[in-house]
Amino acid sequence: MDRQLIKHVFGRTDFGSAVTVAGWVRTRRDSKGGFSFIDLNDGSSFSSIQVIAPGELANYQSDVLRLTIGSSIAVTGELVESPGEGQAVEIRAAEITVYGFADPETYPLQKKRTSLERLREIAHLRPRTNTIGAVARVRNALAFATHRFYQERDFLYLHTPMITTSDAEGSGEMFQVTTLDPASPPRDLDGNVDYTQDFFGRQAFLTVSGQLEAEAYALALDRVYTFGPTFRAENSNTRRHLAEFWMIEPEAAFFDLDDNARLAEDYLKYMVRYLLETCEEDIAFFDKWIDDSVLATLTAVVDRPFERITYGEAIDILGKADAGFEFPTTWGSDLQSEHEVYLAEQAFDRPVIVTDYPSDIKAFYMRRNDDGTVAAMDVLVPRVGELIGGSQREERLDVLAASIDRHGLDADLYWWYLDLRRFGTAPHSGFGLGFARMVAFATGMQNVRDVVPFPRTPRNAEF
RNA sequence: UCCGGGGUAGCUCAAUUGGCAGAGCAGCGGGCUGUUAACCCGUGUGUCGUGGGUUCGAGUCCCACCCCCGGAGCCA
Repeated sequence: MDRQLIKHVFGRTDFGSAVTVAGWVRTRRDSKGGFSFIDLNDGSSFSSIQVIAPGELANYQSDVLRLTIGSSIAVTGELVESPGEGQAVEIRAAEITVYGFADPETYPLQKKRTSLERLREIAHLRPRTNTIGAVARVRNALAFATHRFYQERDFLYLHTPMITTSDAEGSGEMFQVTTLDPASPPRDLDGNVDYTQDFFGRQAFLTVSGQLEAEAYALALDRVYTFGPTFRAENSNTRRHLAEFWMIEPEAAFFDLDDNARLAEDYLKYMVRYLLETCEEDIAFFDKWIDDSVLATLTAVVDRPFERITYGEAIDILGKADAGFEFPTTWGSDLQSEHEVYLAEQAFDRPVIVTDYPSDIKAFYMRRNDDGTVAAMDVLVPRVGELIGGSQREERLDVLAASIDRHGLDADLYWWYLDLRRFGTAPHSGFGLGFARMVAFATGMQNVRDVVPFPRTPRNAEF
């Protein structure tokens, strides 16, 4: 079939020429003049194209008048300038082929607005809605911009493993990976499960981060980034958490914290700029129907420099704020959600990079500063809170070993990680960006469950 | 996991002190119209989340559980 995507038809002005499109019916409106209007969408653009189905079509009575929302058809006809308002072009059909009807009695989507909660229950059909379709296009644009950004800066795309045998990669519960029979696993003499008989000869899990492996490659290939799934078995029931989510983790040799922060800012600006250039119609939709501050927020990301403060300065600001915080804002306590939101929305109203946290509240691998803080950085954005977490890594063998010890971790498990400092160590930095949170930030969608095609959360893995 | 709010027609919701379970939308039938989430008339729809209990009588009151949503924590 010599078919065109609908988004390409919109750009045509060669009225009178032949055109073929295919997609799913959004609405059908019948005219007493003996013809019908069909709004057809194939997901290639936010807008549907209007098809005029003349009553003279051979299957007008038998097929066209039975078309309802969700039906799939192909249309061949003539491109015409639309005499009606609301669209510049339309298609006067000469032939309409029906691939599948969608029984309106049972098809869950109707012309009326459906709640996002309801759409989660029909995740296989929700990409046919305006909102979720737009989310999918934005998500795609952000993913593409991510690769383009890092490739342009000579970062090498690295595939880190999804299965790990380290049960101490970071905080958080991990999903176990096993081929043992859960009903009757082999036991050792003490009665414990004998994982030496498991597939990997030891206990294995789904990864919570590709960072440690990325560091190994950064200390050989200079600049790398990962872009893949990670898993957390936490029983988190919030609009910001998923059990399975994609993360982008750049890692760069000879980058200090300042280089790292600059990379993060450049990356976010690059993504947003690309989005505004390529998804104008989708963003306009989000701004109108989902969150009327989205466009202004995104524009500000591109136009204004990010605020950069230290943890100590953040504590000062929060301490002076008259915001009735529930949690204390004393030095040494971690920033709570309410604090992050205050900083990004009230205090600065733009992305804020907070650096140099107390070592006690941060991960073992972060580089220790002389004053007892670590070279960590979090990027906080309005509405979403923490979007990026990163640090300069501890490259000094003795300091790292001491940190592992102080965090109560088993140094033997990190033998290869320590090797990276034992042989040709170098300063390096990196960060992780939660992709779902980025999509939520970019669209104004409140819940990450609505920006991931088939979200996995506690008790939910239907599709 | 903790706190709070919910679960009633396909969808979104209502139902007074416990007293015949309703409306809008969608669907279907008809009318009207180069229409734009079209409009007008007519029309059907129930495991009231599940299981117990109180009562002459429970959507409504009590107990337990399940699920969903929001907030918190954990974090990206």
